Amino acid sequence: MADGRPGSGESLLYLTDEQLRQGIEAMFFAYRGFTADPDRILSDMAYGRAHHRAIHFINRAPGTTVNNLLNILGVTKQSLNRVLRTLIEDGLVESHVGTTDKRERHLFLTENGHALDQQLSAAQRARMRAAFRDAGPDAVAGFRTVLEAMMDTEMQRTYTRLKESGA
Amino acid sequence: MADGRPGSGESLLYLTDEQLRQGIEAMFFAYRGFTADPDRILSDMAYGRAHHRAIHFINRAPGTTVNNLLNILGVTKQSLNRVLRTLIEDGLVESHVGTTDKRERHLFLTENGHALDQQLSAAQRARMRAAFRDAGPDAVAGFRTVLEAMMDTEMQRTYTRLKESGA
DNA sequence: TTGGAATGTCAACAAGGCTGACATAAACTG
DNA sequence: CAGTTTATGTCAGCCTTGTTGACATTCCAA
Repeated sequence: MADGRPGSGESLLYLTDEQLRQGIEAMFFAYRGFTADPDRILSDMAYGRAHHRAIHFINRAPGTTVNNLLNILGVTKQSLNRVLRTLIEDGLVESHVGTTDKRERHLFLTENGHALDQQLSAAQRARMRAAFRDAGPDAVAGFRTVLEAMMDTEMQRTYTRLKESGA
Repeated sequence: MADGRPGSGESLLYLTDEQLRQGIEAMFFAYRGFTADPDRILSDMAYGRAHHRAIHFINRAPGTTVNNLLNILGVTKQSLNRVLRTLIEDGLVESHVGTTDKRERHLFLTENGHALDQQLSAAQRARMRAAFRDAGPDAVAGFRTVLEAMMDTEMQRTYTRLKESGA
């Protein structure tokens, strides 16, 4: 920490390239941990991380359209469609043609879908809870501040919208 | 925030499922931003994220063995080998037979390899620097504390070892 | 009413994970 | 020294999940 770089004000001390590289590596290793538990659960079924993401955000915003989900997930509609198709075939997700605009499909989790979401979410929340508890409230606030600042501005808006809708 | 759960001490307030879900979504969106800039650079070449990771850690621990890199990256040797082969063919990475143990291959970046690492790292560090600056030093400390607590214990050790070797 | 925009589906391909099997060389062990 | 273990590389084949291109349906506005 007190790395003896004279003349650099305290507000710059933590921005050395070495500190930034450590931040980069922390993101890499932490994301591995972050996805490890759901990945383990999913590998027992015929599903992958893409299915998890779809289920998560359909649960989060029930009735969302395919297009909206596309923007949230940041993949092509063809890629999402494949995942949705299997989830619908397997009875985890329901797709309802829009009432006002019949081009749109509104997505909902079925009972089974909710069950899987709960299973995956519980694993991920358990790890997050443990990390939050270890780190303490001040660290958690900082964690969220930095992550938010790291998002693309467009995603910041999406994130905030979801946050406010869920709160 | 003040979600009116009476009786829950302040130390538990931030651990509601909703708060945890927000943490999960923050990780998801932030990781997208985190990888976006290098991904853009790499897509112009014939390389992907896997090449970036290999280059990063070879630069970080020059002379590392294939096996060590395998442990850091958490992939199979077949998967890593495909990436390493192209990097060596393209003259970005050099592989030297070990002196004491001739079974081992020690990996180094060539001049071109360093150049690409610099390009990728600069983009990623720029985003990290901006996020750190926006968030402030206290938030940065919290960010790192939480990320470290989120890693698997094995990866915590790897992370710490790299951190200490680079500092 | 017709042409463009929005929405969603199908087909085919590529990157990068994975497993399994096997080869080679070097190191270690009894 | 013989046999085993370790480190690495390679081939073949599979899966998930990204991509682009082509196309059908629906809506809306000129």
